[in-house]
Amino acid sequence: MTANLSYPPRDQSGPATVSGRVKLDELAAHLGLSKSTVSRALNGYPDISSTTRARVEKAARVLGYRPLSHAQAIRTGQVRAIAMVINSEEPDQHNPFLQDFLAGACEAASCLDWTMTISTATSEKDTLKVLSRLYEERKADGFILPRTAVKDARIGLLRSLGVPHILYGRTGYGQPNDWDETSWFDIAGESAMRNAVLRLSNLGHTRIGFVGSDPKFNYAHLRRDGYAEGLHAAGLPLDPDLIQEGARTREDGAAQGRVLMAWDQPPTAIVFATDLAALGFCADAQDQGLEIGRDVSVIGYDGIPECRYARPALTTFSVDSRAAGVRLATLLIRQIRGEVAADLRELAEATLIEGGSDGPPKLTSHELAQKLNHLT
Amino acid sequence: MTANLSYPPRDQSGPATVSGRVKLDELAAHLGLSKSTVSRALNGYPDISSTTRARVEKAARVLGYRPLSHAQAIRTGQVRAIAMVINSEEPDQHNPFLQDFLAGACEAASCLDWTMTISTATSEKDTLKVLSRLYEERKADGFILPRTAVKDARIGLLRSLGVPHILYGRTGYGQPNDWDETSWFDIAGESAMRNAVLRLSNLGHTRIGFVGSDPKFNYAHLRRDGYAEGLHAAGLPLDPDLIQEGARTREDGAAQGRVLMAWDQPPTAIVFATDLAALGFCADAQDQGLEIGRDVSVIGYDGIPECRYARPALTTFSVDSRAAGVRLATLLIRQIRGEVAADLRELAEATLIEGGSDGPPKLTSHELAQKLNHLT
DNA sequence: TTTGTTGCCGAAACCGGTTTCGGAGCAAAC
DNA sequence: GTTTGCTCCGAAACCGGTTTCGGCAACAAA
Repeated sequence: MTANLSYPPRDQSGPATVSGRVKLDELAAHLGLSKSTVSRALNGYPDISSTTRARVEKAARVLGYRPLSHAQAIRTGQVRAIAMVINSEEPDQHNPFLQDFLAGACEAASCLDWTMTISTATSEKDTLKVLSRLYEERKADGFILPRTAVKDARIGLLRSLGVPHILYGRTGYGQPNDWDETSWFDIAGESAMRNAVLRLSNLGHTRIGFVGSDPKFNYAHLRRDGYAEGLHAAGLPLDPDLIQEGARTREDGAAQGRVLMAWDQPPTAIVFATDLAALGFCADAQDQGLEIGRDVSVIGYDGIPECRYARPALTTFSVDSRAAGVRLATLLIRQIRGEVAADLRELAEATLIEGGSDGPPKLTSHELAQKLNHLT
Repeated sequence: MTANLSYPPRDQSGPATVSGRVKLDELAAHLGLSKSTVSRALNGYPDISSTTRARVEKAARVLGYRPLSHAQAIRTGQVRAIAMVINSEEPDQHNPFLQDFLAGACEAASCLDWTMTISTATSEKDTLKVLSRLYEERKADGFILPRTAVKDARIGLLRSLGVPHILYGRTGYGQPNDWDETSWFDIAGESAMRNAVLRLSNLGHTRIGFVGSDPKFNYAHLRRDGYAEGLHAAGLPLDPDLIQEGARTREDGAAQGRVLMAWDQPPTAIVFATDLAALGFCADAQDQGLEIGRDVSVIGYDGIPECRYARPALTTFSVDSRAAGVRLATLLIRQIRGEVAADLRELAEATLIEGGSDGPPKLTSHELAQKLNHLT
């Protein structure tokens, strides 16, 4: 590389100092105080008289003084930034949550004068590299880890590095409590699934199927368990034939729904762990000639916008991504500021949004099977 | 198994110093050189012998040395970060592009060892405040401005501050060239609209309508002009009755499409400036009993994923958001590094994705009007 | 041999903050 | 009157890099 041998391009815009910026020195000079006093006054040190402190704070406000975060960071070691790395390789990655989530997280961070950095990675391994790099260069003081897996390498990495982090979702399903020290925020998908089953049961359904998500994700297990709990609470038997797992895309949802519908006694209602899979099934079932909400009822989970625009609209349990962003950012910052990670945990509930995709069964399971035979 | 699941103990080492990090001092000591020499070697200064440079670079790699970006920033004034502020208040803000766009921008930034920071704002005014704050605290060295308006306050602000920025979209439609110094990247929506009209004309349509977007955005004008150009190229007259503007949501699209269809001589095809509006119209028209792609043809623009899942799939001009992210990040970084802003401009094309929403007209405009009368 | 050059590197200043440490000033206690 | 203790502030070190400047060799030209 010949480029290495030449000087890096210089900043042509004169001095490196930002034009209108007020520096700590200047603020101090303006006040007739030393910069150390001013700094301590602004940072809440107790050895500053309250009158001086008030004077400093006012002057800072008037002159519009803002410390450079990286200048502070060099001494404090903190850049007042949190980060999230998303894996853009995931098949179901085009989540419309992202914008809402970011809005929430950024807002919460802004309120505390923090910022949010985001990065993408192209694989699981790459995610680890990006996390390391961000932390080594200290672009962030802590991380939000979205889409937690049952066994999640990110957690191990960050923990061994001693880097603050918070999970969006829980982890370690079915494993001895080795996660006691981690903080997390999650939506109780299990209780939503449970309620979905109860709702369908109340409508008169007795054969209720379930199409779950990729078991590598922790939530997949929780939602499946919630489905099972719901059956139990409704006094219905659990038929393993009515359970499918691993659907992440619309196509998956359609395919796995078909499997369930192909049994001799097909379900008259199906609960899906994700909206995407549910929508895929609905479209496919309609193509086959089934009437969603009458021949077969469907309930989803996530609350993606498409649910509203499907016909019939999909009944789903909606996750407030914006609120999730707010909570996660807030909890993470509290952790970075010194609170104990294990104490920073929250579980929120999803909200039922009624569409037209579920209703009382028009046909018995047997009749439905006959209709399906007829259609093929 | 369980042993694998347990995590290494927390890093107990003192506060400020990162545990395993290698500092410039240490790297220099390890090499028996002064830290200034090592620094210059790594930064491509010419007064370092190539053998020394090679030795330093190798040692840095082996020891895993990474400079703290904020420590560099304090002297250089650059944090090697770019940022984007999105306005989460916008009604059509649910763009699924965001993830793709970020993936592209982050990837491009990562390659150059930069990072991408993102923030959200709640209004136009708030956007300006967030931009100022980010720059004052030097969380970023430059900005990507998405969704450019005809008159865009962000540009004025950043320009007056002397902050590097690049537009995603053009600006200043119909105004004297006041933007000659700005750099931008855009997709030629106008040529897509033009091609859409030509395509419909070739299919046999002679009355082709247009539903545009909010005129406050620059692209709205360009796309409308592209539509007009297409008519001209096809030798068709421009009928002002067939033009609507300001549709941003699905609901808007449905409403404004209805306006066009209510004329005595309704269009047999409509070009929409956005997919969202087009999808809204399609759903509404289908509810009325029209057959999309036969009674009325529809072409959209954006290439959002829903197009594929609509029935019929929407014919649309798809924007490669990922590529846009790559280019914008790359150009912005080049600008920050000293290249002239006005030289950093690129215009890309959208790609036609054929769906079933357009086809030869089954009915004449007159017949279509009669059918519509019949339906109501 | 002397006098530039040139190539290469080290010492030290510097960036803009934070934090430590010590000392001035004053009041209360002895 | 001295000592003690407390409040409040300034001087200076410090964080981890970058950049300036000067100097020492080695070599070429005079």
